[in-house]
Amino acid sequence: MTRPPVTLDDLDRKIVAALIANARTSFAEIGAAIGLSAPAVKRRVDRMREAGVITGFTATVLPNALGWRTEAYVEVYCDSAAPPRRLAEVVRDYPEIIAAMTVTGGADALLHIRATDIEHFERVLERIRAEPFIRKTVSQIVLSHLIANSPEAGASPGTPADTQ
Amino acid sequence: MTRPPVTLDDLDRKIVAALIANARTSFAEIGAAIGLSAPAVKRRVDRMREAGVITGFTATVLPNALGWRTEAYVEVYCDSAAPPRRLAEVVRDYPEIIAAMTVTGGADALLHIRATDIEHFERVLERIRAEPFIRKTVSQIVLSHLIANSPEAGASPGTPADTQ
DNA sequence: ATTGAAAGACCGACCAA
DNA sequence: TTGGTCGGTCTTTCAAT
Repeated sequence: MTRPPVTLDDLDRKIVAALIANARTSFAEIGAAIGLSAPAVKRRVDRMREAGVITGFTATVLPNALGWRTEAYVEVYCDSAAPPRRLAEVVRDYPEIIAAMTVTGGADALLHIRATDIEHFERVLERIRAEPFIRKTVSQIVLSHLIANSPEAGASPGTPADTQ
Repeated sequence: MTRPPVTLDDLDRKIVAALIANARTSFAEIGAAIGLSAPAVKRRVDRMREAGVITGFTATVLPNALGWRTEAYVEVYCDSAAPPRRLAEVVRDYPEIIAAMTVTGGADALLHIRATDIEHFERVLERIRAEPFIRKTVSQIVLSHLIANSPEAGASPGTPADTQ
């Protein structure tokens, strides 16, 4: 999975910025903005996808609108014997966990979780706490977002119907 | 900014799922998959954008590849007099803050921050700590992600060149 | 929601610097 | 190697049904 070192020039960065702003912008339009032809833009995009710089194109949605009304960050404290590897396997089994990472500080890992409601969140949390090597969890439930169009405010695990 | 209540039917949810999976999927292809014509799909997408269910289409990139090599979550403790409103204004001035929310628990808010490196992060943190109503901060620096293709693993504040 | 037609986007092949 | 041009094909988009 390790890829060759990628060097992006200024044109590449402008193309990426344009696609982050609107992933459906046509290559011709991007090209017009930076002084390149549409096929030239496409070649650069293909190269960056190949290199793994661009990993995909997605729609951002309001999770609320899809029924994900509860969001939380959960600090996880593990038994000292448990390797991060083990945690990674567990975490993948929960569609409600939309991000998980190891962190500095007292906790071993931080989970970003979306659930349909508090009841759903409680069920997920209970399942997580029942995992053998997890010692304790500390939850911070999100009350409100302070940035409207943060990229990750639109992150959602799919549709509730798919995962419940 | 308050919008009319939106009701999504099953077709709408399938369209959204398809666009989350790949925002550049053609309407014709989505239509073929769910038994609708391309114009019918387009009108539903337009309606959902209008209603604010779909907020945009973006490219997901590896922040590392763009030079964002340091990521952290920072708990913020405020003076009890400071309203969340005030915090929202401040937070918008930092391009490095890619998400900010009020949370339950001891902290008043949680910030999700990306910086180019530790030095950059330290500068950002010092500026934040210098804000008048902030009493203390607790940082958790992200060591490694446990989920490969988490939607928000690709969230990045732009290009370092734009913001530094 | 579908059809049909015009405008536009995509994508490969080929050529020039 | 990187960009430009060209042509065939698919997609988008708007009207009318």
